Amino acid sequence: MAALPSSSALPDSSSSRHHTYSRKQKSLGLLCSNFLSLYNHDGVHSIGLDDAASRLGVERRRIYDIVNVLESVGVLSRKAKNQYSWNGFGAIPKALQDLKEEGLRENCSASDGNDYAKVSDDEDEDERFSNPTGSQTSTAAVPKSSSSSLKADNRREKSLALLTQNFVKLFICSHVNMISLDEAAKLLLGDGHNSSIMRTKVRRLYDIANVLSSMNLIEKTHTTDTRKPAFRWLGVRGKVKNEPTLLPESRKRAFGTDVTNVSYKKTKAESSAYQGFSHSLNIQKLVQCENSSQEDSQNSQDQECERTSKSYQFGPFAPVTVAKVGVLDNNNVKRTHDWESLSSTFRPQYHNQGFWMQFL
DNA sequence: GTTTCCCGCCATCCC
DNA sequence: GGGATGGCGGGAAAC
Repeated sequence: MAALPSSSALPDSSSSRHHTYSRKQKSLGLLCSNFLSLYNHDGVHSIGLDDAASRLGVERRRIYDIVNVLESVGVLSRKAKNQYSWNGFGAIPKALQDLKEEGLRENCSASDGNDYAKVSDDEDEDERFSNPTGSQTSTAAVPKSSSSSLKADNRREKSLALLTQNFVKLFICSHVNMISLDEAAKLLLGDGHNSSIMRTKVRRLYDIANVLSSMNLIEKTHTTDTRKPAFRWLGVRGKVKNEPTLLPESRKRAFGTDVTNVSYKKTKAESSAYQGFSHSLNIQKLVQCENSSQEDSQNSQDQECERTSKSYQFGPFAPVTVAKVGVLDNNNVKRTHDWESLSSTFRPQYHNQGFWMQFL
């Protein structure tokens, strides 16, 4: 879809709608992968949303989703309307470190054990947006007081960016290594939320998980016992040493991309079982990576290296400028991510190995 | 039947 | 006022 504005921008809307339509090819994860491969070059400093949308052949709305998540982990930073600065993967460790510190700080203030998850996402009270209580004001330094600012706060509290950060904090601020989205939603929301709110939150978490998965900061997996789908944190420490509960997910897919997923069966029973653990304890239980704890980000590098470079393949939104697979000019290639070996990790799920191999 | 998550409406923000 | 931003949830593909 050579960056064609309209038509290409709606790859599916009409064209693919018929027979060949496949949601897998339009996943946020795949789109994110393409986005990254498109901009993760040396010469790239700023990114225009319109440009990205047209080059990737998607509507702007999708770009916002990706950009919000990427910004949350430091890869991008907003420069101006429609413009973002490309910080690269090298900015991730620092961003994670900041998040960790912030999360720990927040935790301290709150009784640690239990929901540190609610770190700043106290949106739980959500629904009552009009709620004047500043309690839920996110950590973000947002003014508050005026009704408009309250609205803004509320909006921000529910933003994909903040949710992403809180989701990440769930992992880096604790020993939790693996968690299901249901659990994550519960932790982030707190109890007592109706199913509707929960469902919405989980939907957003899926979006986030897809993007983070495509960056290999997390990976989809599931527990052996319940087989309930869950996400495992890879980002910082990469390989988890002991993962008793994990099933060797051979065909892990970077979520979103495609491969839509794993094939485990999910049964109600299972899910309920998994959900059994609630906040406090669960957290601890889920934990797999215990130890190694603190050090964190720094190590990321090594582990990341371990990750295999997998294949890559553009979906419907193959970046127009990016040459077909394997043809990227070497310089971009060059430092896929300063974020050390994230490069190797980065973007596995597609099928052409060649593409990623060249980065190694 | 359930899970996953794309899609685009539309509220809100911002210039 | 209008374009930019992004929350939200319907609904369909995937499982």
